[in-house]
Amino acid sequence: MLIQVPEQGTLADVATRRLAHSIVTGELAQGQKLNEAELAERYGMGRGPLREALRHLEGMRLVKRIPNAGARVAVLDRKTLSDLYGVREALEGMACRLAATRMTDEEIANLGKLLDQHEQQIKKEGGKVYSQSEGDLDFHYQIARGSRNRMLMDLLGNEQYQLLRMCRYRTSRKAARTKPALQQHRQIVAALEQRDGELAELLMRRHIQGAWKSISEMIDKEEEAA
Amino acid sequence: MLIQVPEQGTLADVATRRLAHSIVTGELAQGQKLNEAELAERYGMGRGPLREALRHLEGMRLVKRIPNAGARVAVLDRKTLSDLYGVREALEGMACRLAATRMTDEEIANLGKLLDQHEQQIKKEGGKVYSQSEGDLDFHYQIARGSRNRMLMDLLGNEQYQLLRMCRYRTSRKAARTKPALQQHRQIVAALEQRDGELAELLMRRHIQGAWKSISEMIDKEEEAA
DNA sequence: TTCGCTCACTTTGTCGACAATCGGAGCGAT
DNA sequence: ATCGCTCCGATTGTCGACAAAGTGAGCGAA
Repeated sequence: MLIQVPEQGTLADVATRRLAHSIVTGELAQGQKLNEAELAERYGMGRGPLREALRHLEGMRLVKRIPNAGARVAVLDRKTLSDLYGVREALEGMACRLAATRMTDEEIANLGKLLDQHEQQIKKEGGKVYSQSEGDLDFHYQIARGSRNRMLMDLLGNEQYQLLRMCRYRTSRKAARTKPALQQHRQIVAALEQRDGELAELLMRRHIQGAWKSISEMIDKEEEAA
Repeated sequence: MLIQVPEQGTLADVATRRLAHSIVTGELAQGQKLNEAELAERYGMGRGPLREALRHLEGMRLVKRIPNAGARVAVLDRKTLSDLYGVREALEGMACRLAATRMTDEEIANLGKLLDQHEQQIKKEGGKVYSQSEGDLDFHYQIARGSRNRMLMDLLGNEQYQLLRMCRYRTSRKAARTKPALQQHRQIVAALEQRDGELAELLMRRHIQGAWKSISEMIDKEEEAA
């Protein structure tokens, strides 16, 4: 169930996707320097498209650029992640509130089915947290879509989404917070079904706070070990 | 009191700033096609840096790119602006809540002084709404900084800020909503002084809702006229 | 030995030219 | 007359080479 990169569009777009994937999966380590010539060679393209891709990734906050000194992979330190989860709480809370009044009955029903699939996966393979993360993000993305606010969708879907996946890859090895998360997702869907926007927002905010708490503790342990 | 563009950094950065300025001020009309060769000529640079600038501006949502069909200036239609103000309400509300507990006394005092200056300007030159807008945005930006959340600052400062200025240039000709806005700003500062985050958030959200209502009505009138 | 300077190499920034693609004008057929 | 096809101009996408800036090693002097 690997994500099929369509390999379509301009070379700059291809490079953007491939680089984003490499960064998110940790293939390129945090803070690592990105050599333009080397990457262009590896992807079989000139430096022009690659530079455009780096600009794009800079906008996504996946890389940090310093004039005349090249680009480096972004580092997700504790503060950055804390900020990210704070903003996410506000934005996803808002998305949830809007989705409660704007999603169609069918969309909400599909959300429930998504969670069913999700539950099946958990039962079948308790350890495979990876696909859970993807499914989880799908859930959140569907709600963002339900908000009918394009800016919100872009923000949550294209930008924060990648940072979040990057974070997940770093932390998801240990944290199997799947069961309480699934439970919370169910509650959120229930609130959506009742068209209770305030409750849905509240639940989503708690859900994200819980996720942050879990990740925060994990970072503490990692720092202790180091 | 024009913003001094430092003309520093790479040519791509220069192009980004100049293009952003031209778009925000309406020098480049909404939806207008951006010809790479022509712009490169005008700015005295090659197409490479210019293309990088366009990528950057695409990330800022100031231009929309279509593969093999070039870039066009973004169009701020009613729905887009509505979405923007919705997101702004959530983000600036959050910034205000955080700022209430995180800003120093000195920063809050400076905010008050900023409003004093602002008031002076209104009394002196009732019509000069332009500088008001800049001052207003400064006010909001200072609060974003006070949140101590870098992601929030970037979001509000670098991205939405530009879209907002673009909107202001289109609408600020008529709408002199300076007096109630100033009053609301004062209330917000008062809440910050009392370190009342909840109240500060509430007031900021109302303030932005009010701004949207005002702008929304203006759009209605424009559409009626057309 | 250590500090500072110089010089060469690496890497980024920029440009001009070539290839690929798109949009539109003009022509012909139904 | 209208629709569709073809070809041409214009514009975007891409590449390779050159210029400029930064980086680090090596040498020399205190």
